[in-house]
Formats: sequence, structure tokens, C-alpha cells
Amino acid sequence: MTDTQTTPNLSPRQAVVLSRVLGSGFVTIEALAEEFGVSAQTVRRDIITLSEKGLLQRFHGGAGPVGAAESARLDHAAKRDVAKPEKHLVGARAAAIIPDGASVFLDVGTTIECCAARLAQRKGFRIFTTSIRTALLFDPEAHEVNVIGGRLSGRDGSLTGEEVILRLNDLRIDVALIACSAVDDTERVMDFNTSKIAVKKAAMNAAAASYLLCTTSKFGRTALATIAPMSRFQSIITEVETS
Amino acid sequence: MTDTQTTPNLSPRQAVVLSRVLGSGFVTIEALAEEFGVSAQTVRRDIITLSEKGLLQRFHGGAGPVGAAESARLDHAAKRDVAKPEKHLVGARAAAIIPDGASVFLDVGTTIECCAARLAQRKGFRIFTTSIRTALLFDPEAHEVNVIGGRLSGRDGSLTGEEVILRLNDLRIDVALIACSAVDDTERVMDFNTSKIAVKKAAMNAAAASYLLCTTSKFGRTALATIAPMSRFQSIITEVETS
DNA sequence: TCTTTCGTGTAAGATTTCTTCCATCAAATG
DNA sequence: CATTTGATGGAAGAAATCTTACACGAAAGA
Repeated sequence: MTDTQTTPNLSPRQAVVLSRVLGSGFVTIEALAEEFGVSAQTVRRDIITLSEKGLLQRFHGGAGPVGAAESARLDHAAKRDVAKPEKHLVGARAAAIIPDGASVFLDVGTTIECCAARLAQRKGFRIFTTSIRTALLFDPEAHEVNVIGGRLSGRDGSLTGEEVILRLNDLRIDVALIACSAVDDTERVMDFNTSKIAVKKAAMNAAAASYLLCTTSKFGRTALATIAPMSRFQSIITEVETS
Repeated sequence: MTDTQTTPNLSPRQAVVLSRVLGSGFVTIEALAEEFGVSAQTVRRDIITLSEKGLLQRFHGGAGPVGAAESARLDHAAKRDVAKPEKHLVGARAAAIIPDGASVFLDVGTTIECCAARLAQRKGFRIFTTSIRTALLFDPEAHEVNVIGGRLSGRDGSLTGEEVILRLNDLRIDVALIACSAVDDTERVMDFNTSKIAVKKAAMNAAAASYLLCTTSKFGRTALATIAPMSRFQSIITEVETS
């Protein structure tokens, strides 16, 4: 007889705990115990209760919102090819060739995010992206950040679908930074997700110049379908010197 | 004579760590170590470096944005800090009246996010939203999540602009959940941001039924411009019993 | 070439937090 | 009035994290 879902039966203090957590992003047990004048044990029990209802997430020493760290934790960090140092090198190199004030399309992917983190430290870019995670890296007051709307297709925050394509077809931008899953032996740039491939193609058509960002680990592999031949890119940016 | 500020001399990885922390609100050392493929010790050193520069705050087990509690730099964080338990009550009540499988527009705002967190625990909703923060609360495999594309207009993750309006005009959805800044004495529902008001209006036009989510603290106040009269809403959902 | 510097990984001890169990107290219930 | 239920605080052992210290290798400089 667990009637857990139907009744959001929270004590007044638990409700405040929840608001503190959702409001501040992260709160320590100690701080909460002090605020309420109760023992850490009691706060801990409140947090356990709330986490069992899925209203927040427990951490060692405190608690945070469910959507917060979880996103960067299990799903996004996603057991797969987690971001290696190479990706940061690729991102830094790509950011270095983008002139100030440029209009830039940013693809979905951790490598692109590394690049975005660099660009975000500068000012005045016109950003177009289909990744809501990438969008959040920028300060809207320092840059013009445009999110190409569409259907959310994964925990990576990628937007895909017809709307995205239609919108991209209307755009004319300076540079497109594209990520990929593989570059096969015949120099075809490939990916596994056909929806994302369509977005990448549309972005490349809308851009005066396209750059491929990928680590060398992608070379010699193959994937589901082709994005474009390597020759279609202005340059391929990897973690090794191409000189 | 602290020359610390002038040169944000961060390694690529440190920059991404910072972006993760600022983006997610809280990130564990373990998660970061896994993401970058380095030891926890290295991540800890990065975090120590960043915290010494005042760029983030250390916690036992991870790191979070500086001044998570008394943040004065981000208006969004400041707004969230005001989040009272009432908002969760409002969110829970609103979620309770949404039937399974409904197509729902979710406005921008912390109250809406409270509601979204509830909806995300169920399955099969068709979500339309202009808040990329709200979008991230849902699992794309459990729901159809559509982000209405536009220009990012604030740290709250809100998308506004003509594109948003045009897209909303083409939609036909079941329910719109709207937030507001004030409800004045003549029962006009108001807000401060005209761009966001336009979005709210368009969403209400696209929806068969609209619900206003607001705490009673909004009543008797005034704001910049009017969204709609109270009578335009199917129901006003607050934290008090309306019986 | 040698040396220095920097970033990194590893290990042991110290510290903090967590879990579990039990005792207390108040309110509700018989 | 006695009992039960629930919330709370405390203590001991377990688990996780932090600190400190040292070693290694790469890169920069003498």
C-alpha cells in the first residue's frame, strides 16, 4: 500500500529543504541543519525521504536538484568514449580560428562543447546551435545565442527533426563546427544517427565554411551513414599537428 | 593588488569543469574524473585552483557555483533563491490535473520547473517549451520533448523572438501552463518582460486550455505589461485551497 | 645534456560523512 | 490511563572523501 505518488505529503521543513535545494542548486546537510536548528541526522532523513520520491538527488555531504548533476553524471558523461584530453585540444584549436563576431553554428557533442567553453570566454559571437547543453555554456548578454528549435532526441541535449532543417535552410552563417562518429578509409565523414546527420548536412549548406572537429580516434572507423566527404570541409581539426 | 582577475589562465579542462559546474549547479568529483578520464586527485586539484580564483565553491565530494545560497551575480539564481515551498505545491497541483498523454506547453519559470519535475516522473507527454532548462528535466525516451527554437534571452534558459511566435502560431496543443510576475487588483495577469509576454500570449492562443501557475504572493502586485485577464485562464493554480 | 618545472598518478593517514541501532519524547489511539 | 506511532537526537562502526607526501614522465630552459 504505497500511496507515494498521489500524495505529495511533505512536512513544512521538507518543503523548505526542497526549495533550498532547487533554488541554490546544492545545499550541504550542515547548512540545512543549522538553518532549521535540528541535527544533521534529521536533515539527512528529510533528504532521504525527498530523494525516494524523486524530488532531489542525494550527494555525499548534501543534496542537489535531480536534473542537475545527473545530467553531467551518468547520461551525458555516458560511459561511451568519454571526453578525453584530446577533445579539449581540438576544441581549443577550433576556437582559435574563429574570428571575433562571427556567426557560428555549433553541432552537438562533447568536443563541440569543449570549443564552446572557449568561445564563451570571448564576446560578441552570433551562436546558432541545436544543442541545448551547448547553448547553456554561453552568457546571453555577451553573445547572441540562437537555439534552433526541434525535438529533443537524447540526453545529450540534441534537437533534430524537420523544423531544424527548415530553419537551417533559411540561415546564412559564417562557420559551421561539425562533429562526427567516424571517418572511414575512403575519407567519408560518417555518423550513426540519421536525424543528426540531416541536421549536420543542413548546417553545412547554410555555412560559408565548415570545419570538422574530431579526434584521431575516429579515423579508420565506419558508421551508419555518410555526412559528407572530407573534401567538403574547409579543414579537419584534430588533436595532432597537421602542419 | 590581486592580479588574479586579469588573467583567467585556465587549462582547457579547467574551463570545461567550470562550465559543467555553472551549467549543472553541482558536479561530483567522481563524475568529472570519469568524464575526463583522469584521476579524482587531478580533478580535485583543478577544483582547488578554480576555487582559489573564486570561480566556484568546493564541497565535500564535488563543487558548485560560487555563492549558491547568497548569489548576487545571477539574476536567475537570485530569483530561484526566492523559491518558496509554495512553488512546489503549485507545481504538484498543476501536474495533477494534466491527463496522461496530453500535449502540454510549459512556460519559463521556477514554478513551471517544479511542475515539470513532476510530469517528468510519468510517461508519454508531448511537451512543448521555450525553456531549455525545463526541457532538460525530461527524458526524451519517455516523452516527446519539443523545444521551440529562438533566441536565448537570459540565464533562466528562456527562448524568445519572432521564430518562437511563428512556430507557436502553427501549433495546436491541449494545455498551456503559464507563469507570471504579477496579478494586479483589476485581475490582469502581468509580467515585466515584453518578449516573454508575446510568447505567453502565443502559447495561450495555441492551447485549448490555459492554466496560470502562481503563488499568492503575486497577487495585488503590478508589472510592466499585461499578458491577459484572469478570465482568460481555465483556472488559476495557487498554493492555497480554492475548493 | 642536464636541470628545473609542471602536471599527473598513487598511497597512507586524517577527517568527514554515512549507516545502523537505540533511547527519548510527544501526540495520537485504544 | 496505557499503548502505539512518529519524529528526533545520540553514539559506534563503516564508508567515502580529503590531505599530505612522494614518484614518475614530459616539456621547457640552462
